[in-house]
Amino acid sequence: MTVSQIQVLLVEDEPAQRELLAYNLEAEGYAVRRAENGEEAMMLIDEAAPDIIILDWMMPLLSGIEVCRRVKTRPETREIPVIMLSARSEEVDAVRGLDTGADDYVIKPYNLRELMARVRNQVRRVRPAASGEALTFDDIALNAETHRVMRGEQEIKLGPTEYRLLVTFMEKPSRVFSRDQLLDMVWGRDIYVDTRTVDVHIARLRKALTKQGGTDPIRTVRGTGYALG
Amino acid sequence: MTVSQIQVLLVEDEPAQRELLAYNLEAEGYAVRRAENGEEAMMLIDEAAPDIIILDWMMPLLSGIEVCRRVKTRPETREIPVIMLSARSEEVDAVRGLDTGADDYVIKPYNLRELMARVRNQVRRVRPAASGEALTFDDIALNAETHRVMRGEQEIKLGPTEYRLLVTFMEKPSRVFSRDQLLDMVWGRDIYVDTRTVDVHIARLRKALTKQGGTDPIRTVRGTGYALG
DNA sequence: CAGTTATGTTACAGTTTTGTGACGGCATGG
DNA sequence: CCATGCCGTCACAAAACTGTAACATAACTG
Repeated sequence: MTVSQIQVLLVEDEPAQRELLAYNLEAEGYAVRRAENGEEAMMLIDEAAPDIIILDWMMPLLSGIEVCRRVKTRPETREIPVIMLSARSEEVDAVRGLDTGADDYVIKPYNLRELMARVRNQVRRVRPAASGEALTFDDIALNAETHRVMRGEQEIKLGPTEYRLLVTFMEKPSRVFSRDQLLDMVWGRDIYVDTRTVDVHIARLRKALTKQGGTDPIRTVRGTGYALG
Repeated sequence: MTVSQIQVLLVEDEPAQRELLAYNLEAEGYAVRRAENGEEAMMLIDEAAPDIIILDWMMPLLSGIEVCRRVKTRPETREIPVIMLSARSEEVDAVRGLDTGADDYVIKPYNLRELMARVRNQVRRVRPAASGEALTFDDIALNAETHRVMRGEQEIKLGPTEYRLLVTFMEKPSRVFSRDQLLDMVWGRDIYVDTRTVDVHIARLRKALTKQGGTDPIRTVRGTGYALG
C-alpha cells in the first residue's frame, strides 16, 4: 500500500519450480511476471523493467548467466537486482567466477523463507520505501536497513541470531511461534539444533532488551512457544 | 495434539505430484502425512484421524472413491473433509455421480493456489480456530494465532490444557461433549487418564473464565458431559 | 425424605516445561 | 598467534502445570 506494487521477473524453465515460487512471491504481495527461458526474459525486460529478477542459471535458449550479464551491462537495467538460483554450491562458485554481477546467489533446493528474505533484502536496496523499513513495537524500533535496534532513546546491541529472532517476532507481533517454527525461520530449515537452544537465545534477547530497564516484551506460551507482546 | 497443528492426509500414488503438494502444504503450516494408496490411507486414518484428506481418485489397491466412501460411512470419520483430485472434468461428474460424499473436487492439472484456497475453506469448516480466525462466543474471544483469550477487555490467563479445552468448545459452541470425547480431543487418543480429570479441568477453566466477573458459560449436562453455552 | 449417584472443589505431590549461568568450540579480526 | 565475541549444549534451579484422591455439594430416585 506504499507506492505501486513491486514487479518481480521470475525466469525458470521448470514449471513446477516456477509456479511454486510464483505462488509464494504473490502471497508476499509481489506482482510476478514469468519467463520460461532467457530469450523470453529479455523481451519482458525490454517491455517494462522489473524491480527485481530471479533467475535460474541453467536454461534453454539463453542461459541465466548470459541474461544476467546483459542486464548488468546495459546502463538502463544495471541497477536491477538479480538473484541467481543454481543447483549446487560448486556451481555458485563457478557462476561467481564468471563475474556476471548477480547480486545474490541461492542454492537449490533453497529454503523458501530464506529466499524470500533475500528477495526482500534486494528489494529494500532499490525500493526502500516499498518494503516497510522500520518495524516498531511498543517502544522498540528496529531499522532493517541499518540493523539497528532502539528501545526508547537507548540503542540495543544484539548478536546476529538475537537480531533475526527479534525481526521474526516484530514482523508478526503477538503471533505465537513454536520453537520449531523459530528454528526454521531464524536458523534455517535444515539446520539441526536442539530446540532448547531457542530458549537460550530468547533469554539472551530478553536480557538485552531489558538491560536498560523496561518490561520484558516477550511472552512465553507454555507448551507452545514464544510471542512478542 | 488435535488442537494445535492441522493434520493433512495426502493420498496420491504419483511421487512427484505427492511431494510437490506436500511441500506446499507444509509451507502453509500443515502437518502432512503421506499415503501412496488407499489401503495405506485407511491404516493411517485408523491410527489417528487427520483433520482433512486430500485424495487422488485413481490409485492402485484401493481407489480414492472407495476410501472416500468408507470415510464418509463410518461415524467417527464422517466429519473429516475430503477433497478429491481427478484428472478431468468428465471424471468429476462421474465421481460426483457415485455419491461418495466428497466435500470438494479439484481437476488436475490444478492451480496450486486454488487448491490451497479450497483446503483452507474445508479446514475452516471443521477447525475454525486453527485457521487463524478469532473465535467468539458471547463476550469471550479466542485468537488462535496469538493464543490469547479475552473476556470483554480483560485477558484470561489459561494453562495449556484449559486453553485446548476452551478451543474445543468454541469450535463447536453449544455442542455437548462427553468426557471421553474431550479426553480424545484435548488429551489425545491414547492417553489414559481418569475421566474425572476432565471435571477438574472444567472447574479450572470455569474459575479462570469467571475470575473477573461474568457468568459461567459452561453448561453441565448431567449424565453426559459439558457444553459451551 | 433418605439413599444414591453425579458433579464441584480443594489440596498436594509428582512431573514437565522453562529460565539461566557456565563452558568449550569456533570463527573473526586484529 | 591471541583476543574477542558468538554459538550450541549441558546441568541445575525455578516455575508452572497435571492427575488423583478425598471430601463437599447438588441432583435425581423412589
